[in-house]
Amino acid sequence: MKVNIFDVAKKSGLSVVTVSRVLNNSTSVREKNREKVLKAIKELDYHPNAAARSLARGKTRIIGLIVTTLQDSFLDEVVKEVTDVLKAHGYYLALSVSSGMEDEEHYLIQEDRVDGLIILSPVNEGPYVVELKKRKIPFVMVDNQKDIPSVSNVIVDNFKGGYDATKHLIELGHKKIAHLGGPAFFLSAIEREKGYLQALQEEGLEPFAVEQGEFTIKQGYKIARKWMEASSLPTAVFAGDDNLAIGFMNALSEVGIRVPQDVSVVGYDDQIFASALKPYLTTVRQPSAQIGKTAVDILLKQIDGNLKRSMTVKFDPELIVRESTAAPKSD
Amino acid sequence: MKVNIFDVAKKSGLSVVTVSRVLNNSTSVREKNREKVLKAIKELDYHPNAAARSLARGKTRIIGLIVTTLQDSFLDEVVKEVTDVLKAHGYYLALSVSSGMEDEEHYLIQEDRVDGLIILSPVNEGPYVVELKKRKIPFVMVDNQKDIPSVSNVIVDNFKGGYDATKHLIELGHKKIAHLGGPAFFLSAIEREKGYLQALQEEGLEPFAVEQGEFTIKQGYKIARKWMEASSLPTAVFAGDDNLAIGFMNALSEVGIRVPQDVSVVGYDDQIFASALKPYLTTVRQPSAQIGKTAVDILLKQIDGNLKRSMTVKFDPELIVRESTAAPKSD
DNA sequence: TTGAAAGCGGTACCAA
DNA sequence: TTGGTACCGCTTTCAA
Repeated sequence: MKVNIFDVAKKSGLSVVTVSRVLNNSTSVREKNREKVLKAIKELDYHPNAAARSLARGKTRIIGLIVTTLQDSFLDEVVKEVTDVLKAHGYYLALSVSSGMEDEEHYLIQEDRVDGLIILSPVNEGPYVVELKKRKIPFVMVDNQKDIPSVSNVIVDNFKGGYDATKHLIELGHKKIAHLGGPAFFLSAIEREKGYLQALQEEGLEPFAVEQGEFTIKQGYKIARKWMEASSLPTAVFAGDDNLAIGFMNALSEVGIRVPQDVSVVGYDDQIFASALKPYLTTVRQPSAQIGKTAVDILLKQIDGNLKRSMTVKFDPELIVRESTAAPKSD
Repeated sequence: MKVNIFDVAKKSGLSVVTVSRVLNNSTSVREKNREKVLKAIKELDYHPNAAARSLARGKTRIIGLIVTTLQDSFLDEVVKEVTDVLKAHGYYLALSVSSGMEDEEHYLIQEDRVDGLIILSPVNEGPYVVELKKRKIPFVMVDNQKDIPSVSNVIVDNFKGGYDATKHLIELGHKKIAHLGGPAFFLSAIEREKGYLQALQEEGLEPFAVEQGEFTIKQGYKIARKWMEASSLPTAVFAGDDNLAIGFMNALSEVGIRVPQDVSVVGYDDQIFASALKPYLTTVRQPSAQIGKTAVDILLKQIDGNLKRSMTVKFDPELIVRESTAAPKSD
């Protein structure tokens, strides 16, 4: 049958307490005895019961991760990093892919299943904050929308990303620079656009055009078609998302308009395809690994009580220049 | 402080046993009393402790899901479906993104953390099978490689997928049909290729060319370049993966070769971009939702002991004809 | 239909 | 350094 700690104690000739100590790497165990215990554990193929440990300790060692979608290189990388760092700290990951707190009783936060929660790119974070605060469950948000002072979060400077991308186009000599923006309910989308506008303004340039819509390939395609039909293409485009960018380029290539010779394009996020599909996309990369690691660090600090107040960490994105941008044609 | 079942019992004037019964929807509770308990629960904002329940029941209600990557529409959809079905059955999901059983002590199967395991597209399933059998942890594999008789699995008929895709091209009138295959260690890749060969053979056609490599955009691109440089392009290509397909098309479009007018292309998997990037890709779709649901069903049956022996379910893929295939030019 | 009491498998305090 | 023992919070007999 199931072998438990008592079996190990008996087999090793020591008490359950000592076995427990060995299990938890307590230093106060005579080396000789530790070996005995370890031997018994191995021989019995004993594995401690997680539920019992959780119950006795009052902690689950599980961290919940709530994410809206996994179809995204950025989020995916963050998830991967979180997994790794958590594992290194002896924590486990429970994942939930869900768009919002539909039930206002998100299953991860029921029943004290988790010691803490990481929420990735929430769209509507209000309900989470309220509920989690009430339940006193430590949590940290990543790439969140509203800046709620009492909430820990890890964010990326989207304004800077938009600014740098636009600046790059300006420095190449472009004057007619358009922007493909994301949904207005994403703070990140708004910030990127602000960065774009600021960069233009500093040079006394007017926005050539600004569109708002979903962060999808189809949307990028649609806008390109629209502009081409109106015969009013910019010489450069800053897309708030790589999907928009490739959709846009896709439409251009259909009619033989070349990137970057005829139109320059900058994307955002450095999705996998950005460096796989020709022309390789100039884009803005967010430091996903660092973000994931930082989120975990903050969360674990909170759990261990080593963080008195909430804290916010902001990362800088990085412009990656590849093939989709060049100086405008001199005609 | 933490409110527990005793607090609820006291508040409602009933015993913990009755409270427990209400919690578990036992029928043998007087309606009047049930209401009293429910009221107390609400007023105290009581939430049962998961660890305690697990310990008492000997079950965690957690199902582990091991997946190699999430950067894939197919896997992603399966994961999503699994999540949903599991939730409907009152189970929770613990996710692990990992390529193999590096440690031979995969953390999900330590400490009886899970009641069962779903393993998606394992590359090297041997170690898993051995360890899980030893631990007597119920599990089901999805899209697995080897056909291990005693293991439950849910698979897709890759042979048929390859056959149908090729047949489609043949019916359009193509004679020079090439294949872009995946890594030889993927049984699925092998099967797709076999289907391709079979379809050709039935018509007395010779394979125009067969390439093997990674399922990546870059690989598709590379092969297209190679063939173009050798001036030996087929009129149609069956790619064993959508990434290969778009990489291939990407290379063609760079030099102005049109799809499907000059070359027809069929992909595999129906990734998101397949229906977003022009020309929309003709591809083979795997019924991800059904697969996920079936995997969960089988697993839960095993857990409940309603499945004496292992079982295998095989699904048919579906050819989705879009814009990337057409009759060859009649020259 | 209800409840007293005995686990479930560990951890942690306290004494030795 | 070691071990006895009281929990941790819930479920499950078994009687009533």
